[in-house]
Amino acid sequence: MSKPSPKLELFASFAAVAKASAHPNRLDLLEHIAQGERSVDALAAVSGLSIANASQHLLQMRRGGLVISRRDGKRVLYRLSSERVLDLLAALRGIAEGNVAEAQQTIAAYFTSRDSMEPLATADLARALKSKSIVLLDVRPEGEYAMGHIRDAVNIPLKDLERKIKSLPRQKEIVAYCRGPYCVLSFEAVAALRKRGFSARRLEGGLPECAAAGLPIASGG
Amino acid sequence: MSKPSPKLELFASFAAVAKASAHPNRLDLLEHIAQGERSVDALAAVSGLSIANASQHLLQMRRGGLVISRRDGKRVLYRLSSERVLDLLAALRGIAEGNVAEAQQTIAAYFTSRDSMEPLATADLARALKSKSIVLLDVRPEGEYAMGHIRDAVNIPLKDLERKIKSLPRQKEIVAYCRGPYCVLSFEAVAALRKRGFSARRLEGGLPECAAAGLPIASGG
DNA sequence: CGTACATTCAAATAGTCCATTGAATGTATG
DNA sequence: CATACATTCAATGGACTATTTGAATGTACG
Repeated sequence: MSKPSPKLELFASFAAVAKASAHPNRLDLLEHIAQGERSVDALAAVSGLSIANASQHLLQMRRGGLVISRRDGKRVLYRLSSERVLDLLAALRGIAEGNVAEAQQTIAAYFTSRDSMEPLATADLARALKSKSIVLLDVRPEGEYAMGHIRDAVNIPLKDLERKIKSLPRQKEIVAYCRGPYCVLSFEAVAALRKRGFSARRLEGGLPECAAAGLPIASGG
Repeated sequence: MSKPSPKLELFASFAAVAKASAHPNRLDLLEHIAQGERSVDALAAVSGLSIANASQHLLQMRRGGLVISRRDGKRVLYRLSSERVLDLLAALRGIAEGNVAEAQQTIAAYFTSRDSMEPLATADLARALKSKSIVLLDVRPEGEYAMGHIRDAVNIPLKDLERKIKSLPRQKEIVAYCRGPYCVLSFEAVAALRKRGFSARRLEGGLPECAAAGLPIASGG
């Protein structure tokens, strides 16, 4: 084995990063990690993987530089290595949306049909909040909301939406967000709200994108 | 096999994009394709792969939505599917540079030591060219220059640099570029120029990054 | 200080990917 | 219309990847 050129050596490292993100389960784990630091068992639980399997995937992502782990007492917590990981995910999304037929079909079948209206751009959220022209609705489960949410967001988990829908104002537009651009929760929430006559829209990104955009994050109930 | 959730279905598509870029040879091919439309045999030649192997890699990248092919007479030409592919590559680079130890070692050993000076940012190139304070030097082989280069760039392929070095002005700063951020050509060129007493720097990005930034591209000798 | 717990390691299996070979396809050229 | 050429397809062997299982590690708690 002759030594490869420096460029190919470097490309091998870049390829390792790509490989670390080249598995559906790992992308799913990443979406959850992007919400904030999470333990292995929490990640295994939300993604439906066995603990050993989740651990293996997490280790691969660590080797690929996507996540960083630290020990906190009995458990090991994983977080994104940097915000650049969100750029990587956005790039993967953009390419798939634009150029992969399968992705376009899935989006057309499950997502766009429910969301005829343009989502609110993450960049425009700060202004909208300031003018109080909207109500920002976090439709993730309580536990995730408690671990971190956009300041001023109201939490009504999707499963409680029917029950608590009356607490929402009819005169303001409701902007729903959840984990990320393809988390189904906000799509479902908007559909339910519109059926009840509310003016509702999705936020373009989820919590991680908002945090990266500099919006204030709060935690606790 | 039960049907996966729409989200996982979509993540599978995103993972396919990542997988398409998860091989050193494919990244190498991409760097060349990013310069402009190229045929399979040209790509095989520059990357040192057999034609069949290059073809397979190209097909995989096509399935992953990274590149698009079209037939032109006897040959098939590949090009990037969109500029978003450059964003993907930049994200992979950024993550590897920041978080993958192997990449950092390679960069420290082969690249940064030769390039103590900050490279010129792609965004600042237009201004520098307008003020005529620099000479822009394209150090790629003639053929690649002919197929597309930044307007106003002078071509001296690296292998001819020693011979033609006298044609360069000593009073202006020389900014060298080549195929991309980790193409070795410009690093070597800058090293050679400095050794001869020239004031020389690299351009941060290569031709594809400049094209994406809106700089005018010319072609022909 | 032993027990419980969270995570990782090690080993094993089934599945997938890489590079090469030679044949097949589609396009131009004489 | 036969031939040459560029590319792709099909099939192969060898290397790597994913998941599961059960054991090993390291930390906390009684």
